[in-house]
Amino acid sequence: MDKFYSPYESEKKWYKKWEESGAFKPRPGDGKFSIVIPPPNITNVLHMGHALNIVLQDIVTRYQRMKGKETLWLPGEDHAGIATQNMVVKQLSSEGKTKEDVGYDEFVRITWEWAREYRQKIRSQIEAMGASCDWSRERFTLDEGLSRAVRRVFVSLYKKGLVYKGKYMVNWCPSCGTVLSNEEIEFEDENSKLYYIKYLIQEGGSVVIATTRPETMLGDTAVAVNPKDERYKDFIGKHAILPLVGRIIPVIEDDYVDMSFGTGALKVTPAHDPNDFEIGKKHNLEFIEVLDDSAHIKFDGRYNGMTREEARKEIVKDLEINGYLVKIENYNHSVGHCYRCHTVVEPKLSDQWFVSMKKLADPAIRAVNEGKVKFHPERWEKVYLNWMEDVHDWCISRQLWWGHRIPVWYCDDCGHLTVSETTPDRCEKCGSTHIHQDKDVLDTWFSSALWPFSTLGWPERTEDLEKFYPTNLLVTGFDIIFFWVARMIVMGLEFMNDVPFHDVYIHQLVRDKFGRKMSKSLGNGIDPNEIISKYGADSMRMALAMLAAQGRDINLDERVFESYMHFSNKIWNASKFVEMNAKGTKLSRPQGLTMADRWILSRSNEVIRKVTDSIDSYDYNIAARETYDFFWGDFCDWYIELSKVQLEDPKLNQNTKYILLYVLNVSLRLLHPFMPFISEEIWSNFFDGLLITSKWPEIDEEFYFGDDNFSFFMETVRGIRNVRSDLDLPPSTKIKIVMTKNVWPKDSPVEKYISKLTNASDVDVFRIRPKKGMTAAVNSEAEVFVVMDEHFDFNSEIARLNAKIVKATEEFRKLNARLSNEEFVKKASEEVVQKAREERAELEKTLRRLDSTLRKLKE
RNA sequence: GGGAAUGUAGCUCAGUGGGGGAGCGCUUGCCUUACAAGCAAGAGGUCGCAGGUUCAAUCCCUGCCAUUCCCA
Repeated sequence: MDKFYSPYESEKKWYKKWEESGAFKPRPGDGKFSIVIPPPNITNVLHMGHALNIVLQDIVTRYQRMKGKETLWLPGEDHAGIATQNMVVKQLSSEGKTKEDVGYDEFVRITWEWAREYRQKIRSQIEAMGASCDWSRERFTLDEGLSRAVRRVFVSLYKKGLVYKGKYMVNWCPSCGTVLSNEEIEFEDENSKLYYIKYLIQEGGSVVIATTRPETMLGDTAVAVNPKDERYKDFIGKHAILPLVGRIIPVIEDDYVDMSFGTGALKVTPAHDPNDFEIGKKHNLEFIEVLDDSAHIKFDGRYNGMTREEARKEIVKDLEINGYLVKIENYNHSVGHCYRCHTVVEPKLSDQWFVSMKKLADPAIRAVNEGKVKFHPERWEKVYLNWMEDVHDWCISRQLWWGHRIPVWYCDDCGHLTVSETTPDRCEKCGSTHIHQDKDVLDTWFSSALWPFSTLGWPERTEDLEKFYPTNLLVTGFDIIFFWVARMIVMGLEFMNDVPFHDVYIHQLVRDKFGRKMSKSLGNGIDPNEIISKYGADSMRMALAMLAAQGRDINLDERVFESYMHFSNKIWNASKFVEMNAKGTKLSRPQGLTMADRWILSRSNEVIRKVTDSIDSYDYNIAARETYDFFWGDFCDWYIELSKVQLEDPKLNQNTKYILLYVLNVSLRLLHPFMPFISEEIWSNFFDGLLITSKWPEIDEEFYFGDDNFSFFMETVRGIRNVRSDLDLPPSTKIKIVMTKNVWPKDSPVEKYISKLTNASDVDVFRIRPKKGMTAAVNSEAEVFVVMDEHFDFNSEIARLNAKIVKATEEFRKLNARLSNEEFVKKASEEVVQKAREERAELEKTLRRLDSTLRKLKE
């Protein structure tokens, strides 16, 4: 083995070998495990949030594979309609072109090129992270098969009446030039103004209305007041004269009007506000559109062609000049923005396609209530149910060029709609060949919703579909529970008659170290590519796994990656030690184990159990930490050091080699899901076959041993080191150790262990306390001293003893107080009481020893 | 307005109804033949505030304060 581990070479080599060996492909086993990747958008390269998502999936996938399951992790990418179109438009605009300049066909061609490029980039990133997904099954949401699935679903829902077309108030993004679903709107509080405007009443008098959007008054077709409102009672049924326009509009009454808001009188603009839309329908008002698709005023007169913002300014000015403006107040309210381009969304009356959700939601609610789909952490279940129980119809058409074209053909002759899976050449009703397809495409999430079964071959009944649907687990972020998770459950139940996955693990958002969202504009993002080339993929994976505690976001500080690079180095060097001392030894199971052997083997068992349980319960951080602590804290810090003693002893040499190899073997297998590259690299130096397809370690019942007082052994070593440190004895100075009794198993070279770990020249057992001894450790049975000659410091030893006595007395006092409390003895569990009694007895004996030591010292 | 999460060492974060932890940083001493990307010792915390439940609360409950997020 080389002096240092080089991640770069190792990672490239092993990823290739794994793939070539077919390890990523499902292989018949004991049960199956399947998982589909949340397909990354092809808009950009992957960020740290993706890395976390992929790493967690790979940990489970590798673990299940090693457990012997027939394992499939299916990778792929999402065409991301609006987002990708925006990127390509931006690219064109940098060349001074618009999408209209290049035309539909050319634009789509360019976008396919973009898709190819980014899919490749994304794939190589996923590979660099070590993801063990089956690339032979890679899918893209615009693939032919997936497009067929989209058409099948659309047609089927249409025939059931669950997809319909209608003119409703929708969310329009004037910048993207498309309609959006409710979920694609982000609301933000904004400091705005509330304008009070006087509307004269034809029959006499006036009414003052309050509005945040004076520019929409051009489209007003009524003034509404609450019927209970005494202030306006007399005006109901009369007519207002719309300022600046002169239109005569009725004053109507409606319960909807909030009497406490503004003046209690409301201007009604049915074509430009969702609430006014409802009022307009109810009262049969006129719908006058005064804004075009790019949010410019479309109204004869001087405002025509102005932007929303310009028009507002001008109209307010004109109102003021003409004496209609009563006052302006500061007002804070939330305003909807496009989640892709952040432009203020415009409510707009438009003819669009919708999915009727209520009926589809019922089984999706039941599935979660009945536990067929479980969320981890559980609280996300409530978020899901709240949304699903109050679900609104889903607007699925988008005015984009990039995406699945809506499979609807309009007949130019009879007006009939032909809705078909296959592209028709004539109208199904009148047979006319003068038909044209709907220009719009479907919401990207419409195709994503089918991902768990469309990727497995649906609508064909493929072998993969039979075998791997429903999938076992979905790993994703909370931000797409509505967009994606909920809709997959709906579609899975509707078309597969079964949930798409049984468990949903919701992981955290990766933020910067100050807890801010990582974003390009802040420049606080951490690029996975950079981290991997700097620290290695394994370090990144281990760091993310350690931070992946359930239920909270990750505030990521780049420095953490360094820690796990150090850990990689530690693993490498410990393995090198094993290689130098134990490689190639073929041995039978050991007989006659020492205290150190028994301890590390018991610990191995414990760690195997804990890591296994933790991964099973999605506690990746615990699993990672257990593995880390065991390898570094137990194996390296203690066992390897003790093995140096044992290797020198011909009688123990063979066993020690066996155990070094055994523990390394177990450790590598435990480490593999977290740090696949380095574990595989080291494995190849010691063992046959690929680690990726090796068995997950199992507990060896023969390797459970009783307690050998090992913790007191550790305490003793630390105590001796303390004495050294306290008295400034350099590590090179040999010291002498005396203990009043050897409380450790006689079959183990404990004296040698101690002298090795503390650099002592002699370790002896005498019944009596040495005259010049510094107390290192005391328990109920024995004392351990560092024997001093000229360095003996009487005062320091008194102080040391006193400190120990104070501490032990304090603990004794606490335990005693607790045990003297009848309530405690009566009500606390027997186990707790018993433990307290034992501890008190131990402490009592220990205290007696300390006292006697102190007395003798003072003699 | 409704809901959720978080508050623990200087920083980033684990954790538990019964003796408060890690990594990094800091101080001190060591190139002890696996590792200085290391080893050893150490300093550092009224576990947000106030109540309640309990024999026992950092942990469970309530309220408050602060931070963050989701929904309307």
